[in-house]
Amino acid sequence: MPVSQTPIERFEEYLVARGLRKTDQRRFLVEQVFSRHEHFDADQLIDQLPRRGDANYVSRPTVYRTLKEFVDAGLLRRFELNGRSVYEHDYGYPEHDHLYCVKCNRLIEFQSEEIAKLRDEIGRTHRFRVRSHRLIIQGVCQDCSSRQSQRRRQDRV
Amino acid sequence: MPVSQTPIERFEEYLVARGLRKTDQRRFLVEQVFSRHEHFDADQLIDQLPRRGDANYVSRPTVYRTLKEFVDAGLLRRFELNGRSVYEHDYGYPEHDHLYCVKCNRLIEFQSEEIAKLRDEIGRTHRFRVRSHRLIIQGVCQDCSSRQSQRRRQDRV
DNA sequence: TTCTTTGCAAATTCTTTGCACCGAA
DNA sequence: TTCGGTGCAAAGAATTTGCAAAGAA
Repeated sequence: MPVSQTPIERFEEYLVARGLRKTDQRRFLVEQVFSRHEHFDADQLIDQLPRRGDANYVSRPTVYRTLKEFVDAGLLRRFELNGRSVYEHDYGYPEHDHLYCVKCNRLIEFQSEEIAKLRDEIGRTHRFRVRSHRLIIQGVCQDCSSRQSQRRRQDRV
Repeated sequence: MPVSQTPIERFEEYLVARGLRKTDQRRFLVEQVFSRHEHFDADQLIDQLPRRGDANYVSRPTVYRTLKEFVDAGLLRRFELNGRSVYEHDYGYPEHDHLYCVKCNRLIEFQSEEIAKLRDEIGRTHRFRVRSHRLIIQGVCQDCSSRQSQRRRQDRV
């Protein structure tokens, strides 16, 4: 029982446990997905991959299929934003929620223990077996706020 | 300044304010949407409307266009669940959040003042101008839980 | 009259599927 | 050898758009 597995190791374990196969595409995609820590959607991931004809090319359907497996394996978490699926690291990454700026579309992470507490309490009063939650706070981030008020000042001149 | 407007009145005000027109389709759709208080998606709404050829028929594109206007006018709130847009009453309806049962797909509403407080506090510490939030707690509802444990008991026999 | 709105058909966007061939175990 | 996996092309689901005709102001 390893103390701390890399995402790659954890994924291989998942594959073995299910009798699935370790393929070049799966290996390559775990590497890519965990090479940087950012939210991404399928298209953004594909843009960062080699093109058709190049080495390590992975087809679009395989990307979708593999993303699903990553979620299954507990490596990624998926949520929806503006009608598309967005993925973020789950494995080995602390629980957190997001501020979403409606001006610049940026997702800002934050952590709050209170939320999990509150969530569990709510679950208890509703006799609901809580598995997880998803909180997105919409609004305007600091950068966009100051840019806005700056423009307002200019307009007044 | 009316003390309490119906959704219909409020929508007409919105239309006039924007120089838009009061059409039969818009009138009919407000009525339909506010005739019952439930979450719904575009397809569910369309299923409840008259078919092509019948009186009061509204085409699919018009339904989509009008739903967007309802959101704009503050009558409805939209969120995404399993890749599709879900709408719920906003106007005249208290702020609330949802428990989502992953077994039966049911959405259960609940209210909690704590959440708004916590949300605003988080906004303050991040210098983020909070506009709204969306919290969905995923898990298993009471009905599905008891059904499950019942089955487990039966299986053991 | 003027300019918005509607319905139709078609296009788009994102994602999934069928299938023949490839390849891991 | 045996299945599962992959890429391709095509299908699907949800939503949007172009456009000509209809309709509100």
